[in-house]
Amino acid sequence: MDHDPKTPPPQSEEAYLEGYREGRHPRPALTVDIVVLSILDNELKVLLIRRKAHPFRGRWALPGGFVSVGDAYDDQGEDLEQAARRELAEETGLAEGSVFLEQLYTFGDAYRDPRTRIITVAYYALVKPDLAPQVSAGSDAAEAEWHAVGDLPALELAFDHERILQVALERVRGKLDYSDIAYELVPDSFTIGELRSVHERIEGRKLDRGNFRRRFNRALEDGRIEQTTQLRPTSARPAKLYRFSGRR
Amino acid sequence: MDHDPKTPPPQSEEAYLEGYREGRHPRPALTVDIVVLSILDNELKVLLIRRKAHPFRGRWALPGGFVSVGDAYDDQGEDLEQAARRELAEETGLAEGSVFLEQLYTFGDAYRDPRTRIITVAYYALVKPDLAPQVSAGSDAAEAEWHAVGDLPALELAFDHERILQVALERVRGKLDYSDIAYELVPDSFTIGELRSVHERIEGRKLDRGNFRRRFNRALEDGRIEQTTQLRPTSARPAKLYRFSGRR
DNA sequence: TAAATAGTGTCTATGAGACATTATGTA
DNA sequence: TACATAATGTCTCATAGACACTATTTA
Repeated sequence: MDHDPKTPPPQSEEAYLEGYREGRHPRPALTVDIVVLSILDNELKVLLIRRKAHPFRGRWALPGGFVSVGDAYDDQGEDLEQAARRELAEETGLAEGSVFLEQLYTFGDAYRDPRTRIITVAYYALVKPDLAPQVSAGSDAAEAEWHAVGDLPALELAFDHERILQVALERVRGKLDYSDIAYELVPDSFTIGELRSVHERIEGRKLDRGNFRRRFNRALEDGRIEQTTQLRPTSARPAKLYRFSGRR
Repeated sequence: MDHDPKTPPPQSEEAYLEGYREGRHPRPALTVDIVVLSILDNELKVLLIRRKAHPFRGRWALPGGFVSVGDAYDDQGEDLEQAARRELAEETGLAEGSVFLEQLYTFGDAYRDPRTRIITVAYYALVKPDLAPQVSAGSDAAEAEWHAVGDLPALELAFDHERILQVALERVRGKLDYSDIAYELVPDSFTIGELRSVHERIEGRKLDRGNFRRRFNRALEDGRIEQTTQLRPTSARPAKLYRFSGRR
């Protein structure tokens, strides 16, 4: 259907826009929440923030915040993804361009927030492990910490954030095989073993070295990955380093 | 981050909720829009409604409408999916339970609506072809029509609805192979040829009869499909009728 | 030299694609 | 009988899983 109020429309679109005034319908509050994932200490972790205010004061929650929404027809505020990137930067200290970000799902059931109707558009972000340690409590001095996703049920997250996290994990697991998101969780140059380890942490099972290498080699032949001239020292035979070339 | 206003929180959560009043942040309007798909005349079609009001008056648009959002903390209105099902019923006359419905994506860029900031949570619906002809203009007597998706670019849909439709088509195409959505576009009992035709219309290419049958037989062996005792007459040799058994 | 990890090769099962053939109804 | 569509079978190729084996470095 249309999105118009019930008043009969005036002659021209310009006149109508001119005369348009909001307020006939109650409006929901709008937030973005972000499932920020990385791999630290060889574990899949999610960034959580301890709430300083009611409701759920003291509980862990996903980073997020209100979307800046303009009142006027000539100032409508920021785009949704822009809001997500801004919150991410504010609360993690990560530069805006350095992180993979994608819309996940929108959670908007009535009473998901006890205060008022709040719609949250959830995003998920993947942070390369070499950037993750830099994450600092943001400008509002919130307490931010990485938590292993396995430990989560015990934490009893605020709101429906546990559910949001589960949806994010399903999404990431589902996209692992047919997309390039694994490269977002590995440094700019990486070994086959490191990439395999990322897959293993996300899928939650051991993967065969040979079979993984075979798939990797196909990506190499397709030009999606390039070999560098460098090696990564290990406890034994050093491993070749590769780089994601981005073509697809 | 948290979703709280900047006032310092009072002692208890109860007192805080009591004292909570909205209005510090401007809020966006919230709608749901629905990409209603079916297969009619052997073509993939989408249900469109002609707008009676500005903006985009006279243009074709996706069915949809405002989400009922309560003002009070003890009346927060209807769930998002509930709103989508309500709109679908109002504008198509289809019974609420009879249609597959799933959230698609949320479109909320600034200025996507010229009047004011409107966030739309898009859903897509799949209507079995035997129900599709019943679709009537809804209670608001809107002009509703099925359009072949191939004809769409010429129609110049209102708002960003063309984009929403494209995202829906990508989603449906992507889920065709690994999910059961194809069964939502076929009558309760169907022939292999009819199911294959659904795949062909969505993928936009001819599929090999033998290869399709092989996949179909696997679903039969798994018990996801059952054979009925009936036959569907055709212009030649009649075809066996099958039924989706729903297990997965 | 032992241990550890990198890197390679092989066998098998499964499924997709292309295509040929048979079966059974209608006109 | 001609024809159309249903239904089945066959060959090849690509890929996944399981697993054995070789190579190269460190301690």
